[in-house]
Amino acid sequence: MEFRQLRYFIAVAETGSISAASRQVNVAQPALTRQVRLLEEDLGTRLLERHARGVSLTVAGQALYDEAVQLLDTRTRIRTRLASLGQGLIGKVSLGVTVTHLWVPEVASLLRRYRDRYPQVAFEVFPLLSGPQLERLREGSLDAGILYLDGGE
Amino acid sequence: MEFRQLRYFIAVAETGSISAASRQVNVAQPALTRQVRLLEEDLGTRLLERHARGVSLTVAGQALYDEAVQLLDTRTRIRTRLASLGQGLIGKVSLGVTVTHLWVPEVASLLRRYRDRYPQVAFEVFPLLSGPQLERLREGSLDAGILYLDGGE
DNA sequence: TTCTCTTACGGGGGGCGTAACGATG
DNA sequence: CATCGTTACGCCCCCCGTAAGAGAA
Repeated sequence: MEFRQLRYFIAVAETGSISAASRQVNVAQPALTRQVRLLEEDLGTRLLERHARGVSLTVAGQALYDEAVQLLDTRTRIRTRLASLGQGLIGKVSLGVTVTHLWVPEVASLLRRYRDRYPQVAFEVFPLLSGPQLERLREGSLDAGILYLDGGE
Repeated sequence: MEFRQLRYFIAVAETGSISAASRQVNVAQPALTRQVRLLEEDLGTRLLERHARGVSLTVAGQALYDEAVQLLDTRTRIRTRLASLGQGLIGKVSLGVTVTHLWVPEVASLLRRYRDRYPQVAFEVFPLLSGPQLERLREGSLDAGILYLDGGE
């Protein structure tokens, strides 16, 4: 069972015809015949009833159609979500800030501007001393920190 | 995004290493490097951070991992469901029966035995005269019928 | 005869494996 | 130097398109 086969099968199910489906998905008609057959062999189940005029779905075919539509929808949903995540438009940032810096106006306005620009990014701000921040940055539980650094770090 | 790529990626995510994953899925290690790279290009997102010792997931990678597990689970669920459906172990049967035949003991016991044998098959029994049954059998809204037939049918 | 699905066959893209390379602790 | 990920390259499978075949209205 491959996404491509499901896409073809959905077209066949919705048009009630392998020929019509082949035009819809821009693939030669024998290719669809073959992929549907392979899908049936893979699932061990007849999915279509072939008539002289087009095809109709078996019970199993109807069930697969419903599932396949959901499956492809899920795939596009994942795509869009990952695209946003990858661009940093959504996500989560864990930020350490020393207590003293929390009250610095520049820091507060920086956070505010970031929130305005990327409203889908969740912020977790941890008030922490510089030492613990460094430790958590190293172990990855913080993404960034505003803190005092010794010269050597 | 293909099922195969998701399967590979899940193995990589769970082992934290492309090499280890390649042994787990019985595929040469460069093939996994390539498929993961193709998956990243396809989604337009970095999924892994490569270190000298293995790999770790980016935020997008973690998100994809969760979704991918569900997606593959869904696929196997569909497989098993369709397998049962294809064997007639579950499904629905629409049956027409003439009112007179409903009271024939043989008919009642036939239905009872069928129900016992295939408890997952839902029955819809329609009390119908022979004429309407024939009509609905032809249009497909009935799967079978118990009725009187003229000689020519 | 026409519309449909199926079968046959040859070409091409892509996935995989082997081998060589690069980087890091 | 051992281990891991990447790059290079050739083979082969499989998907596709074209062409021909079969069956039903």
